[in-house]
Amino acid sequence: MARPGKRGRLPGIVDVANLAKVSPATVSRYFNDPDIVRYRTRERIRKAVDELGYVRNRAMRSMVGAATGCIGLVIPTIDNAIFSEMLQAFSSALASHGRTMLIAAHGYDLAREAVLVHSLSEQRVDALALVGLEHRPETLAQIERQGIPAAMLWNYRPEQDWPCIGFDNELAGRLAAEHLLALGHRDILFATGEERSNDRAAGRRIGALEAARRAGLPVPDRRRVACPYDIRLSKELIARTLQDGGRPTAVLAGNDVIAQGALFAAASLGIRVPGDLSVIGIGDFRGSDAFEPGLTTVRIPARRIGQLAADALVEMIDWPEADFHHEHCCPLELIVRGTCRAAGPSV
Amino acid sequence: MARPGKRGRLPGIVDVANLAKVSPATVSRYFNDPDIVRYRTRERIRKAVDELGYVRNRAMRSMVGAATGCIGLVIPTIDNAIFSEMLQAFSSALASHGRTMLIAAHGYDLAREAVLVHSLSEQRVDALALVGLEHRPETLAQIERQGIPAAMLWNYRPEQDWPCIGFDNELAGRLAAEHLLALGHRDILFATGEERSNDRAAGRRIGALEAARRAGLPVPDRRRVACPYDIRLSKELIARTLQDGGRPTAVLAGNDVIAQGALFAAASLGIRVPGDLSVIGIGDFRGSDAFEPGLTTVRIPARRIGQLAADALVEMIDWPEADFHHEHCCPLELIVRGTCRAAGPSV
DNA sequence: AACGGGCTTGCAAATGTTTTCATAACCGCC
DNA sequence: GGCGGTTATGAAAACATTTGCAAGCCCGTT
Repeated sequence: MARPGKRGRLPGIVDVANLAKVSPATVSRYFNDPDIVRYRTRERIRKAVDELGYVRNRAMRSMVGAATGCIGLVIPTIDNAIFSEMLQAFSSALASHGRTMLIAAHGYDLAREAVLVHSLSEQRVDALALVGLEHRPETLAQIERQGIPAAMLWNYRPEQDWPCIGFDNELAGRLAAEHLLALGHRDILFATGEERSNDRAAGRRIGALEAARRAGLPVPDRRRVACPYDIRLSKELIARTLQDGGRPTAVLAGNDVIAQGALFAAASLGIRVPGDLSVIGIGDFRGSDAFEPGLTTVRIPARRIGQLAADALVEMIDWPEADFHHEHCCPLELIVRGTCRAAGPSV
Repeated sequence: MARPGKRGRLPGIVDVANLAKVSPATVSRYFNDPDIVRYRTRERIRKAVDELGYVRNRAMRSMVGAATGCIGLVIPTIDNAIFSEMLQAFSSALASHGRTMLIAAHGYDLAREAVLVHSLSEQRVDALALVGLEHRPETLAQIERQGIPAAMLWNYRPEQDWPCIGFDNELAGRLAAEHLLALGHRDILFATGEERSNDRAAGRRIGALEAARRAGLPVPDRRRVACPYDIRLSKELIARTLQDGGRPTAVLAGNDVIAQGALFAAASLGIRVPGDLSVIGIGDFRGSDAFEPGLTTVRIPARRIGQLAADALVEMIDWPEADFHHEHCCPLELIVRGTCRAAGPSV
């Protein structure tokens, strides 16, 4: 097994300069603003770079106050469909701006989030994106103190202290609930996400229950379940709930993963969807449209959020003086597919 | 909207040193090897760091040849269940070693992979992990020239020039095929992945077809489909195939995403699984066990690969002189759930 | 009391890049 | 050919950290 060469002395900018018979300053300019160096010189430098296999050291730039070209993203989890579309969009938008993405997952633990933010600070990321609006004070203090441009993603609330790009989670919950209510459902199981270190899940639950309240629908405790964001666990939890005491006519799931769990739970119990049970999700994750029948859900514009966030952060880096108002409340959309139908008249 | 403070002059190690009345050298030691500085001094430094909110600049360390604490991971895609478990395991193993993960996705495009590797080189990552064994020569040359410790993930083949941690994709294909053959299936649809810039998919197809050949089973062209790694697209493609010309008795899917597409395709056509059609996947992605019936599949030890890879790379960084033989061929396991049954006698 | 050795600490050099300022080259025009 | 004005380049300072070397200190030993 060939072992990659021990990291010896890598060629530096001055080696290139010597070989090309120019000063290091010119080589630096060649990389950062090629147009200001004469064509002939450029060619000489290009050849020298080629010959030495020089790759410039971006980390070093942070020394002189320049940017590292690295943007940090702190998310609850990677291991899930939830953020993957946003992640991908964020990453490719960043790449198109010539930046790379430093990513860290805290597993729905805000204490760990603080540690990760500190760690990313040490790497001198040019900007930082966090998920959600709820964070430890030390996390926020850290960011402010370091003066790192930052944005909060995924959740949106007006009058926030920070730039935020996301959507209204309460509205998402409300939209889902109103759809079921409009179809005449009066016995709904609210299977929302666990709310520890997760203000998004809380918002959706509040929105959904609020809609129920306004419709004059009481929601007893046994019609509320907090589900983990995991298909199998949600399936088991919901299956158990569906078997106990009178079956609800609909399930409002806090996100599509839970909704998919509900769908499989129903299938495992021989309950037909949407015949015997309606199911609505939130998210419209990749693949939700492929289910049979297709999952009715509230679409979260995940790709758009990722793209907007990347653009916003790059803007904040490139024009630190400008005072943009980076607040985007992305519109939600009810996607009606096949998992919901009107409640039977006699229910 | 409060704007994060413009990045002013951040406190440096010398500011801390001055405040703590020690030399910068001691502050450096305090961070890198706390044990060698006296308790009293340590306390003084701790207080100074606290007061100034100093966070050390890891990027700067690469200057003096020290490590940046950053490890790069280059994968085909994030936007998918395929790598997410590996990613998560890799990320948390790295975090437990005090490193962070720089991640970049190339969208199944080896030319772009080369660009990304160069870009990560510029960030002076301490090590690099790539997916697959097939890469552009310039990608490999770049890595070798820079002397970056690197490992190839996901695919395993013996006698590789590079450390590799993965599994035998041909074996995966063979295992899946042999399971179907053992159940008596003679008319199998091979729905494997697209093979552009993807040696894993190719390996699985070869393994599966090889098993068929050895069993004396001819596989006509119309029983081979190359599917994208996307549930909906796979579903449509397979649905179309199932409707054309005599229906096969089984589908061998190149990965679980395709298998899930096949399941939904069957459902949409009213074909019962496993009654009328058997389906087997490869991967055992998160959620595959929740399907109704549960997806029979070949389990890829994704978490284990991520964990092993992280450990291996950290080892290679910390003991550059040692000559480890980092080659792990992780075992595969056939997971029998509910989507396969013996072919009817008259088929 | 002098000595010796181990533990801490400071000094100063070295690291690779960007940037400011100054200088040198160049161009077209008179 | 000299000249103003632009354009291209070089010299050197600055940046934040690590590290080899040497000095200082403390404590026990002779």
